[in-house]
Amino acid sequence: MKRKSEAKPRGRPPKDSADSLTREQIVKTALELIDEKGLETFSLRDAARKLNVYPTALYWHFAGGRNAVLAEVATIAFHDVAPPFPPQEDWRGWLRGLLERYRQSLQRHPNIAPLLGAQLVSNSGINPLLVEQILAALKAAGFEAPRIVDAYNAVVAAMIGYVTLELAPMPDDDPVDWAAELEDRVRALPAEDYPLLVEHLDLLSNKAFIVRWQSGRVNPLTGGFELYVDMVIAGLEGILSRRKDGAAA
Amino acid sequence: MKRKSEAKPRGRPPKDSADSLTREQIVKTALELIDEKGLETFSLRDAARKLNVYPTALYWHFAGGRNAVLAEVATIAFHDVAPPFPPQEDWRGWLRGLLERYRQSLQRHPNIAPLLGAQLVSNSGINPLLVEQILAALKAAGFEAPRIVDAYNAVVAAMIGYVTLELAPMPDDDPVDWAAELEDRVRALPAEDYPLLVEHLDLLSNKAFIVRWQSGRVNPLTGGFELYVDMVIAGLEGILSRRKDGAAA
DNA sequence: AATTAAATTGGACAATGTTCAATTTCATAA
DNA sequence: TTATGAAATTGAACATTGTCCAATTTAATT
Repeated sequence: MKRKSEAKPRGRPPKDSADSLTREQIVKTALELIDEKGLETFSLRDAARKLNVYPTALYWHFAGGRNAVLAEVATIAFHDVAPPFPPQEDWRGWLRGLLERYRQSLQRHPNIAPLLGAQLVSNSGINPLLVEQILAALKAAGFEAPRIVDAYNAVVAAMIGYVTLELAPMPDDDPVDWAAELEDRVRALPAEDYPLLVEHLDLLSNKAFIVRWQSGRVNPLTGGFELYVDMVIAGLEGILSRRKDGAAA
Repeated sequence: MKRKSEAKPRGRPPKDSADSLTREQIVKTALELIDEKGLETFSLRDAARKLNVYPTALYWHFAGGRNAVLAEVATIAFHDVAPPFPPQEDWRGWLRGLLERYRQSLQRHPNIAPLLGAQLVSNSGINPLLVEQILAALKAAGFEAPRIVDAYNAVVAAMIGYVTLELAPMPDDDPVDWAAELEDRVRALPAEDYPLLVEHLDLLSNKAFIVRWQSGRVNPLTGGFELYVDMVIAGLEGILSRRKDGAAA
């Protein structure tokens, strides 16, 4: 077996050398590692090993260290979710498409789900074009300042919320025991105290939040998502029409 | 200065000793530490120090280690969010109350936000009574099997989604530089490419997802939340009425 | 040609989560 | 009363990790 590179020289590598590192390479292999082994077990040192580089080399490209790398990882996974909102397009269709595309993007890299809503990344991670397009769609729908900001927040939360929950990871340790224990606990619930839960247990098991022991990668909660999207759009419509009538509640 | 306890004996502590450890104590001090210093910097060893106990002692009470402790931490923070749904009560009012209570609970312990939607905990962490009550409310609203499961998923996602995003933590490292840089980047956006964003910049800055550099603890996005709740309820109403008409969409 | 910046290796450190053995006290049963 | 096992802890040790800092080498600039 031959060594990969016998005692690399110490300083800056020659320009033509294949070892020259770029931010893109780092982010790419980081995402690959996260896709393979999950976010919790991802480490900078692993990424460095895979890149055949010392861990500290990464700090030159990402002064912020681990978090900075993760921030950019989250960014590249969503580079194509925000298509332009063309004037005269139906805002309902566009919004539905946005939510669906966002879900599809995350389904491609489900392990980064914990980075999104819940982490620092939610800000720096997403490009401002998305903001602009959402505002355009909401304006077309009939929202005006200052209320359009509230509607915008509701839409963004809706876009990120469901899928973050749906694709949340199971515990990495011993998922088998954990799942079995949780399933047992659910199946042991007394019908007197939880009549509806027990009545619909077959429908709920592994197909409903809280009542599940498999991730959404394995068991997508698609029906709920579709109703969720309908709910968002119908809800915005309701708010708009109510506004026109001038009613308060 | 006197030592806290000079060389504690090795084995099981005498029963009356104040050093006897309980699961509740562990979870309580863990939550306190998280409230003070945040989730990322929380460590089992810190908790053990605060409890004046060896780190390994915690493993006896929580075989699952760190994750198991965090799971229970998330549980106790939400012990009172699910009041019974009394028959004949208006489902709208109850649902609104649920979402608001959930938000208030999380506002009391905002640092655990990352544990909720995005982590393993979302399952084991919440008690089954919540499930039952949500189902009851949705049944009262008019949902039936199997569609009620989809509605349930939409409601749970709505309940957790917004606040998880709203209270997401800023980076722990150097929040000042990070915030300044992000703010500069936003203020530098050209009006030609981002007309609406720039037009509403004052309204959006630090009051809208993505376009902010302060956490929701400092800057609550309350207006958006209220519209969000309205949207959810109006959306469910819309779905129900559409269903009655038999229209498909 | 000299100087400065870019980009890396290499060493080191403090923390952390966790495993395992040793030890002591409590509860129970013979 | 005494023996036996379970309960509950101390104590040592290990592999990893993130990150800082110095040394070194090549590329770019003056």
